[in-house]
Amino acid sequence: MQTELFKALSDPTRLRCVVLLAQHPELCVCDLTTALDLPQPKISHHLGHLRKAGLVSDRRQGLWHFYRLTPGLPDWVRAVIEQTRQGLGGDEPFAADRARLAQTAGNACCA
Amino acid sequence: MQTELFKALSDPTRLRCVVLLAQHPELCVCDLTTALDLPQPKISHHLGHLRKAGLVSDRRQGLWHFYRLTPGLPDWVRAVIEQTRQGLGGDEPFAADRARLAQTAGNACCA
DNA sequence: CCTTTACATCGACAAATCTCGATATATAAT
DNA sequence: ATTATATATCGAGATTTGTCGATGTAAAGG
Repeated sequence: MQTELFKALSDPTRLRCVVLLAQHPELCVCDLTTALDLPQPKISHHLGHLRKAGLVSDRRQGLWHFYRLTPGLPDWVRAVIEQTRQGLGGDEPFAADRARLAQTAGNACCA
Repeated sequence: MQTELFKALSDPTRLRCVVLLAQHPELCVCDLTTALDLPQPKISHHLGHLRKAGLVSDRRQGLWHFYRLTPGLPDWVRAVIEQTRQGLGGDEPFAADRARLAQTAGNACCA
């Protein structure tokens, strides 16, 4: 179904994850958990959804699972994500997410 | 909620309507009903959803209700819709929708 | 081996969503 | 008035979706 992308972006938690991942090469689950300030199982659940939709890919290194936007996504999908980031990135809760992420960047869990 | 746009686009019927409306100034409900080849109450229901989301506006003239993409949508929303149309317009069922619409254009109900 | 840390998954429940058939409304024509 | 056309809405039922708490897994360290 061609609505997979929009279903994936239609949940606030998933949209916030995607917007953050659009401006960072990769992030681990604990990064996202602290950035969005949400319970870890909730983040994991939605990352699983994004993974099944093919929007994100994960790389496991030691104790951490790093997620990134899947390389090789169709151009139009990348464009939609990028337009969304530009359109919404300045609003809440996206700005606060970015701020929280910056506070703990290279800090708490992930070197 | 900023996920309204994506919720609106996350149903196949609504996405097909929006893609058609992105390439026509306006269409009436019967145009969309024949183009998508779906029952009229279903089309109306989803147009109502799109209207409540602010994505489309309607104009009533006599017996017909013409729908169009709401003028003055934020640029990024327009961009997302346009990228989607370009990315998916060639695939099914969007191509067949366009073909059916062309067959009955200026024909059956709407002069 | 035991513990801790990071993450995933499961089960249950609530809520939202989609679909369908039937019916209501409103305009136009006879 | 009556009828026909175009569209909207309603009510019910089925499916999907999101959330939460608890538990499971897997790697790293003492």
